[in-house]
Amino acid sequence: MTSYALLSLLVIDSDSEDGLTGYELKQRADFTLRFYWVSPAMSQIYTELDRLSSHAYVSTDEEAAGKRTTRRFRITTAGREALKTWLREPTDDFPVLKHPVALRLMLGAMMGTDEVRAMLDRYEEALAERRRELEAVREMLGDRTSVAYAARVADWGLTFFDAEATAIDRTRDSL
Amino acid sequence: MTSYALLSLLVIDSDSEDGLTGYELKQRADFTLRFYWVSPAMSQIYTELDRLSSHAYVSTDEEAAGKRTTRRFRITTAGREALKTWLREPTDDFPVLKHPVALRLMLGAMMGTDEVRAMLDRYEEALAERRRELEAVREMLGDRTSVAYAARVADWGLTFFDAEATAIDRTRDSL
DNA sequence: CCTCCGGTATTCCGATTAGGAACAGTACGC
DNA sequence: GCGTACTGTTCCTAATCGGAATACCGGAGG
Repeated sequence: MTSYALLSLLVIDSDSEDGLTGYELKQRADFTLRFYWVSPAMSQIYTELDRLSSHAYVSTDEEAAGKRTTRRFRITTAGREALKTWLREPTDDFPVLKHPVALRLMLGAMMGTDEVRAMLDRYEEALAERRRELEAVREMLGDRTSVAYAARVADWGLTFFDAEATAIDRTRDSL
Repeated sequence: MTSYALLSLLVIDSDSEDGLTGYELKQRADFTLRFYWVSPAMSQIYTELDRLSSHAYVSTDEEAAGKRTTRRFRITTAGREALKTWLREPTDDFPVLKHPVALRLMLGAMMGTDEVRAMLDRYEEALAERRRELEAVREMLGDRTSVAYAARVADWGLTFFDAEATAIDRTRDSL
């Protein structure tokens, strides 16, 4: 699935000329993908790029700059087609949530109320920070129709963050 | 981290006499853990149990029933201590969300409005189904103080599901 | 001009996690 | 007895994580 996530980053970038390096791809992933998926490890990005390349879903431009040759990747027509097919096939994939705070909250009885409260406070802060980051992304997108779907995804993420804040409050009230 | 998730299942069960088999552990995980973490693969459960056993965090009872010997695992005092230490150490772990619907929504422009709508409808249904399942768990827990924290986690999950439903509606309205 | 340092770009490694298939015994209805 | 669903464990392969290692580039400052 991660390969499709990377393909989607490449397709979103595809109006630019040069394509992206693996490193840049990682940066894009850190910037947006992490909010609704995960930012893959460097190692995985390059692995996937090799795989995509072997399927001819991406093309590679070797660029010799001095002693170093860097590769820039661009999505191909075949890649675009593959992505479309993938989008079309109905899926029953359900979101996966790994929630360390919930995991620990489950054992709240082993912690004591104060520690639970402290944990919630810390999470609340981290959450607010993330929310600000996502909000910054959202504002960058504005209301341009070209990025309307990205904006919808960002809004979705904000809804999620707000729900988390609500859940924190409710939990705190119930202690 | 998964080993702590399993330990937590064992500690929750620890008022019962016999301990759990790997198989039963998998069932418990499928029943509740999956709502806020993931239900680990069978293979991983047994791997973790071996590891926990090597740390003496769990004890093993071999039980010969006919031709077959099954192992029942119980958390030890050392395991309980390890779990407490883990709970105490403040963590900056943030929830990880892998959201296939958001991933696809990002490429809504490649799908067309009808297909996006169809995707949202399917997700809405799947979501309602999960919500019912979690609600059943929540009702089982009731308001017994012994499971108050589990109930809080279940409530947290319900909040999340409701937020997802909200996000679906908002997205649909924006199309 | 040289050097240090932060950023760019890629590769490599080991560990963890995912996802099932395979295998084998058990319980129970018919 | 016989099929069949369930219980219990192991095995295998692939995907993913997480970061260290390597190396090159560019600019700031002495």
